[in-house]
Amino acid sequence: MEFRSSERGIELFADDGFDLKNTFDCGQCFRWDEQPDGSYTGVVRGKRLRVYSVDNGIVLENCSEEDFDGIWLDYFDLNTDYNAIKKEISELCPALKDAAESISGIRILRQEPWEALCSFIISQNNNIPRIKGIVSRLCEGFGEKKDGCYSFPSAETLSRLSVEELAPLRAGFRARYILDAAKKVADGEVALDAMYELPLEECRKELMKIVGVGAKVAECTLLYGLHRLEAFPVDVWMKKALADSFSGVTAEGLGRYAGIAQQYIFHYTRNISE
DNA sequence: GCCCAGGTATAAA
DNA sequence: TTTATACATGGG
Repeated sequence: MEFRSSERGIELFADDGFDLKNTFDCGQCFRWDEQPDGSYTGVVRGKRLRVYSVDNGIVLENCSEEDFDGIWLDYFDLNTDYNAIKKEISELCPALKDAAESISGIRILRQEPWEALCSFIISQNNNIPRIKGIVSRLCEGFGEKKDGCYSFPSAETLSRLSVEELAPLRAGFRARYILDAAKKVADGEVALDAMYELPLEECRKELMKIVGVGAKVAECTLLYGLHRLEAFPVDVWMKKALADSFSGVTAEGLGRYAGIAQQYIFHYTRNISE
């Protein structure tokens, strides 16, 4: 990935692809919004950014080199070669090659572990517009305001609240799950930062100590919050897809990039069935 | 109004 | 161990 500073901000020339829509609207994150002009704005670690496509790349508007080095280079995972990953997955079988083509330019963002965990707890039995609404109210209600935007509230902050205090979120039955997660993360019973290195099976066991965290939320947390690209979130949809169009494909067979293959498969099967 | 949302806890078979 | 239901809320 090449990039350079300009009067517009930081410009990216992604030879391995960076499609804003496929990346921000694929269901991996909930704090990026498409604007009427096609650009996207989002908040990461308390910093707001607007990004938009140009003919030969992506512009991170008014982005300083300091913020780029400190946040965005890492967050957008710009040092990972997604072409190489796509190629590796495509070589596993022809169906996966087709699937990989169906959502070009998707990148797996390096979200913060706690934000991802909390967001995917909220996501259960829920739809994306409503998830985004709840996350937004969570940040505005309990995050810290800085430079006109709200950070995602820490586990420590949320751990001191009650379900009554979370009522304005309208998160429904998930409110007590959020609090249980906040308490267990804040007091160290569930150590998220250790999970960058821990074997996946141990991570799952730890995460599922939290009430409201099952196999799916645990796997999403590992893939999207800890960038464990081998994590493979399997749900009913995915089981059906694997049975129908990808017979013979298993999580084990997908190897170290199973999570990315899963994204390809999910979107491919959605597109052909709708 | 009705169906459903990239689930999970809980109570039965 | 596997299978059914309730769960809060609101988008389409």
